[in-house]
Amino acid sequence: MLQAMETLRYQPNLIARSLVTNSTKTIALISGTLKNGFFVETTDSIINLATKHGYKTMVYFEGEAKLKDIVNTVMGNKVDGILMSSILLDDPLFHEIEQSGIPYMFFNRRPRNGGNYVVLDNTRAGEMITKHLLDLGHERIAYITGEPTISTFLERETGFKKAMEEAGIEIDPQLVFVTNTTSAEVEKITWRLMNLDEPPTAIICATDTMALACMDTIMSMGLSIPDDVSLVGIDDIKISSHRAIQLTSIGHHKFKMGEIAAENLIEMIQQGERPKQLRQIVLQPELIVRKTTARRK
Amino acid sequence: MLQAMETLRYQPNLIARSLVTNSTKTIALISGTLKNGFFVETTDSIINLATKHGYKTMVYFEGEAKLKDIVNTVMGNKVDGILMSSILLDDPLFHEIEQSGIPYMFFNRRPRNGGNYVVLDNTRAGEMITKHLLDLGHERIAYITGEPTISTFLERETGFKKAMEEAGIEIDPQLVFVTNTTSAEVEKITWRLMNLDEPPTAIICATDTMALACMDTIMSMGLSIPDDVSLVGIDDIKISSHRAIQLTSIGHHKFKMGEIAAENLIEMIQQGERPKQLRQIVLQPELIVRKTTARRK
DNA sequence: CTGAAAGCGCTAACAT
DNA sequence: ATGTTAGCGCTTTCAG
Repeated sequence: MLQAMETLRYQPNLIARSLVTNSTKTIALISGTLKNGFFVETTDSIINLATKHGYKTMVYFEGEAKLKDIVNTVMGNKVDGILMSSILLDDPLFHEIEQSGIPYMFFNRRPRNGGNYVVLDNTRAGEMITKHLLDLGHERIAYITGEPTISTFLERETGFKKAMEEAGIEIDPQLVFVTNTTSAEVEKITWRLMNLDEPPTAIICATDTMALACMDTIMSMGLSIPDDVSLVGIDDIKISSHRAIQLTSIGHHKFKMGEIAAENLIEMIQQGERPKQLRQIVLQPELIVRKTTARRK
Repeated sequence: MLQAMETLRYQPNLIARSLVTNSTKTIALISGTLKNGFFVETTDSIINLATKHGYKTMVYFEGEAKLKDIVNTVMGNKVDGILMSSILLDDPLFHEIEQSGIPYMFFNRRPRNGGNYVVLDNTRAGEMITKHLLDLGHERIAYITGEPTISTFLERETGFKKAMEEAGIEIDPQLVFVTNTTSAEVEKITWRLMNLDEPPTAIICATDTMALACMDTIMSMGLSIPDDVSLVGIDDIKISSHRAIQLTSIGHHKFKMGEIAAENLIEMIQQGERPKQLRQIVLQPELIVRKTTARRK
């Protein structure tokens, strides 16, 4: 009988099994775009970890479809858990997800109140990276960020403002820009910034990926980093440590955020109970000084 | 009634629907690792295109589980189609996939005979990139590649050998290395290469990602590119064009391989018939000369 | 301990 | 047009 199954190459229909067991062995990953290297790293570690534990991963990237539709599909598909970076500070989706009873973990971004999540201590990251520049004598510091409806951006900027205020330095509103985080927009802003009568002596980009676009533009203009302007990012993605890039950045190091998110989710799934308490994990940032920052001339 | 459904937030159970319709609106993506920037770009475009067409994407990366197990799960899950880069030249999985009757497309890599695929003309790419170096006067050219059981690597190397032979230059076997494509191994090889009594004047890496690791190592050794050694890759991934990298490379440009693969697969799914003919698409490579190659001193 | 039957939540075919 | 029913391929329960 068992041999018969092998010779006939019997494959159980997992759809039918799911219908009765009410478990799909599938987790949904709703992630920011792979154009951002940070999400490349989380996606990679999440899928690998899920696979290792016998879970399939359904992947969605924000942008192509409406998030609400994605979440609905995900729920209709009876996934065992949800891993999601794409949540706003005040997002009606948060309550839908909570009420669904499906185990979930947010990562990188979080809702304003409550929820399970793993994030970087973004306020502290913003503060520390700014202090580094301040310590180097910079005062005219530009700040390029994304929408403040997203916790990551709001908190990093809060840290920036805090450090500036503590140093007693007024922020020039001409030097702070909210963008959609695309390279195209960062390039435009950088160009404008460096063409100012009085350009900044240092630039903070809210993510390493944005800093990379910024660097590209600065170099295209024939300017040099850090001689003409210092540049920093946040996240410390892989490519930032490349010898040809050497971007000063700040990130979490001992553990991978994607793995933490996936491990916690799988734990929640396997315990199977309604959560006794929220899982709110905040990773401490570590400054990595490389070659894109120098003392102000 | 319709309103009732809305107020009660009725979500149809897509699992149950799939069981009866025998269609899951899901495609499986079995991809090479995201550590390779090439697969970042294909994964991104594939998922986005699938989502746009109303398909969900189940993603697996090779390495974490045995490929055979992944393919079995995928089939048990009754996906509507399979997109796969992870196929060897002579791979028993190829026949299993063919016999399953599930529409599929291979991309980047292909089986030796038959199958639906979209690939770069890798032989030509290997040939062209080698000719570029030859034209610059290089003769002592190193070649770092991956396993030749994979079409991409076999064909690129074939192109390299062809160009060398046509130029009447003997390949020094001391200068060609097969690696597992990881940065760690490429670094080790590069170090050995540049410490040779007579180091190469140029290095070809079979992928841009490997070239990036190679560049990193060369720079760490205090050597300069292209003054001490010229360096090229193949794929022309995004980061290669960055002002701080400027890697000379070769790739396809007018279209994205991931999109072509996904579009063709979705077409096959929607036509619903047994394929009248194979889809074998080969993209023509285009050489992009940047700053990592120079005339031999 | 083995085998038959019920039922998961839908769709499609059929009858009203 | 509307409502009823069979059945998709499994797991689980219940009888034998």
